[in-house]
Amino acid sequence: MATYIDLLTAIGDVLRATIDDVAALAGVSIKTVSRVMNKEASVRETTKDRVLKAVDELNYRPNAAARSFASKHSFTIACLYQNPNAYYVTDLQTGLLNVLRKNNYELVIHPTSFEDNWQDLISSLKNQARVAGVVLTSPFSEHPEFLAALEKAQIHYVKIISAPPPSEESADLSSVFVDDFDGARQVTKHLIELGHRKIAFIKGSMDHYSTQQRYAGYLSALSEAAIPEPSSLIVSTEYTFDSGQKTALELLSRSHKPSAILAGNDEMAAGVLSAARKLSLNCPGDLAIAGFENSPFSKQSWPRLTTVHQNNIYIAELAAQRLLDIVSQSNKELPTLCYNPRIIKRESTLGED
Amino acid sequence: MATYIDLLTAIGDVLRATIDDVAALAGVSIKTVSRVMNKEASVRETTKDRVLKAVDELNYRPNAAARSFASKHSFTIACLYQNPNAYYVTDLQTGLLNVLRKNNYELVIHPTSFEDNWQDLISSLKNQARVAGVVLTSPFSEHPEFLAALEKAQIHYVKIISAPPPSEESADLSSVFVDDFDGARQVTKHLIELGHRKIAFIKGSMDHYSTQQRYAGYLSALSEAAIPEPSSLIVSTEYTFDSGQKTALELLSRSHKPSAILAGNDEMAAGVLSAARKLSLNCPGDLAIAGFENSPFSKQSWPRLTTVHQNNIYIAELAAQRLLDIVSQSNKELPTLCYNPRIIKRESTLGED
DNA sequence: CGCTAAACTGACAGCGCTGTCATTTACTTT
DNA sequence: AAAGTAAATGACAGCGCTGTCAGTTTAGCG
Repeated sequence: MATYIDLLTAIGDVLRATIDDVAALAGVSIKTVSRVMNKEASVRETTKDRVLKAVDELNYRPNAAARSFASKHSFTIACLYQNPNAYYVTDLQTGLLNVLRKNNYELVIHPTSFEDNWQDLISSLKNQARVAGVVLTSPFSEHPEFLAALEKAQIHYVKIISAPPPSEESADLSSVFVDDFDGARQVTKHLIELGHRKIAFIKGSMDHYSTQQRYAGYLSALSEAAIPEPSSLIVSTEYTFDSGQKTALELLSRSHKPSAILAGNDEMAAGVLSAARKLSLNCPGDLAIAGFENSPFSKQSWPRLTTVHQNNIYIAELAAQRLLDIVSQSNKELPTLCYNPRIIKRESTLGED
Repeated sequence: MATYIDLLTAIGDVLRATIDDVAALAGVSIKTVSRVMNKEASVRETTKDRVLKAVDELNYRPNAAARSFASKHSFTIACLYQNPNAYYVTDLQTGLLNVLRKNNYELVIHPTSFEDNWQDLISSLKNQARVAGVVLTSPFSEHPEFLAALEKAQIHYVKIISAPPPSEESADLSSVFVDDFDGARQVTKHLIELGHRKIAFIKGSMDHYSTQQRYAGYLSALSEAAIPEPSSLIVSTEYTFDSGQKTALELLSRSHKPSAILAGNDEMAAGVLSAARKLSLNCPGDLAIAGFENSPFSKQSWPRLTTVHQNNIYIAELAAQRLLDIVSQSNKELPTLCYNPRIIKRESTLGED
C-alpha cells in the first residue's frame, strides 16, 4: 500500500527540477543559476553557496540536451579508431573516461573503417552528434586530408600519434606523441648487449606510423652498434599471432637463422614463441624473443616476454586532458605532450634467474 | 589562391542547412520536413520524395541537440558494464554499434563499478545524458533493486542475462538470455564421452549468474552420467590466468588428481595449460582441458583449447535490436530472445588428428 | 455529384537553457 | 559624500526542432 510519502518520493524521482525551480528556491535569476552551473567566475561566493544549496536540495541536474542546444556546445566527445586490438581499445576508453567523467563529459565511440566515407563521418560528428571534440588514433591521426577536413568543419581534435616530439619551438598542442622509435631502440640495444648480432625484426603493416617508427628505432640501434642492416632478417607482415608464427617458422628454418627475434607487437611475439616451441627451440637459449606493448599475454606466456611498456591508459588521459583544454579555449601555456615507452626485461631474453 | 567557388564550398561546409532551408527548397512546411526525417507514416510519397531531394541537395542533417531537446527523447543509448575482459567489451560494443548505426543512434559507454553510487548513475542517465535506453550486462542485469530503480526513473532498458529462457507464457521482452547452463552441460558431456570420470571444475566468482549457470550445467551432466559430485575437485576462485594456474597446480599435486579440468573461462584454462606444462603433463594425454568463451587465445595456445563458443557480437546485436523495439514502443509481437552456446572441440581434449 | 471519413499538411507555441546587453550593487578614490 | 569604476546580477530573445490541433485535400461511396 503506497503511502502519501511514497507517492511524493516517486513523483519527485520522475518529475525533475528545472533551472527555474532552483532559481526560485535560491531567490536569484535563472541566469545566475546558469552561471553557477557553468562555473563562471563572476558570481559572489555567498550567492553561489545559496544556489548550490538549492541545487542540492532539489537534486537538480541540468538538461544536457537543452544546454547543448542553447550553447551550440555539447558535453560529449567522440573517439575514433579503426579495429585495433581489444586491449588497446579498452585501455584507450578507460583513460579517456578517467578524465572525461571528472568533467561531466560523455564519451561516444566510433570504431570506423577509415575507408568508409569520412566526409560523411565528419558531417555527422558536426551536425548530428555535435561533439565538442574528437580524439584521433591511428590511422585517422596520420591522415593530413582528414585533419584538414576536421579543421575546415571547425571540429576540435587531439591526436595520438607515433613520432618523436618535434623541437620545442614548433609547439604542436593538438598531439600526444608516443615515441615508438625510442622504445624499439631500447629493446634492440638490450638484445645487442646480451650479445646478439643476428637480430630479426618482424614488422607489422607499414601503413601505421608506429610500425615505421619501431622499424627506424631498431635500425638505429643496429647502426649504433655498427651491425649492418640484415635485410634478409627483416620481414613485413600483419600484427597477428598467426603471422608471427608463420614468419618465425620461415625465418628459423633457414641455415643463416637469427639468434633473436624482435616482433612488432606482443601478439606476433606470442606467435614466434609458439613457433619456437614447435621447432623445439629453447627460449631464450636457442632464440631470444621480444615484443612490444606489454599486453596481458606477454606476462602469461612461458617464458614471459621481454617487451616495451606502453601505458595506453595514461596516454589516453593525456589526450583527454589536452582536448578539454583545447575545447575550453583556455589560453594557458600548454606543454608539448610526449610519452616515452620503457623496456620491460623478462625471461624471454634474460632466461631464468 | 582561393577562388570564389572555393570560398562558397568552404562556407557551405561550415554553415549548415536548417530545417527551414529544406522546407523552403521543397516548398512545404517545416513540420512536413520533420515528419519525413522521423519516418512518420502519413506523408504522401510524392511529398516525401520532394523533401528528400531537398535534404540531399542541402546535405541537411537534423541537429540532434535540438531534436532531443524538443522531443525529450535522445538518439543515444548507454551501455553499462563492470570491468569484464577486453574481448567481451569490444565484442559487446561492436554488436551494439552494428545495429545502432543503422538507426542513427549513438552509443555512450559507462564502465562503472557497481559499488559506485548507482542512484547517482541513474539520475545522471535520466537528467543529464537523457539516454533513450540502456543496455545492461552482469552484474547490473542481475540486481533487482537496480532494475526497479531504472523502472521507477522510467528508463528503458534491455538486459543480457545468463539463464535458461523462461517458459513461453511468461514472456520477458526486456531480456536476452544466454544459456550458459546448456553450454557447460555440453562440454562436460563431451569430456564424459571421452571417458573421463574425474573431471575438476574451476569456477569463477559465484557473484555472476553465468558462473552459477555454468556450475549447474556441469553438475547436471555429471548427474546424468551417474557420476557423483566430486566436491574435492570443485574449486572456487577468480576469472584470471593466475588463479587458473595456481588452482591447477594445487589440484594436480594431489594423489587423487583429475584427468580433466573444465575451467570457468578461457583465461583460466590458459592458466591450467600453463600449469600442466610446468608439471610436464601432456595435454590431453595426461590431462584434458576445456575452457569457456572461445576467446582469441583459445585458438592461440598449444594445444588449442576446447571451449564453448559465445558469440557476444551477435548477442549484443540482439540486445540493441530489442532495445530499439522497446524504445520505439512498437507493439509488435516480439519473441523471447535466447542465445544457445555451442561447443567447439579442439586438441586440448581430442588430441592431435 | 455531393457527402463523409480518412489522409495529409500547416500554424503556432514552447521545450530549458545560454548569449547579449542593460542594470544594479559594491568598492575605490578624491 | 560624490563620482567613478568594476563586479555582480537580471531581463529577454531565441537556439531548431517537435507536439498539438486545426485546417485542407483526397478518396470512397451512395
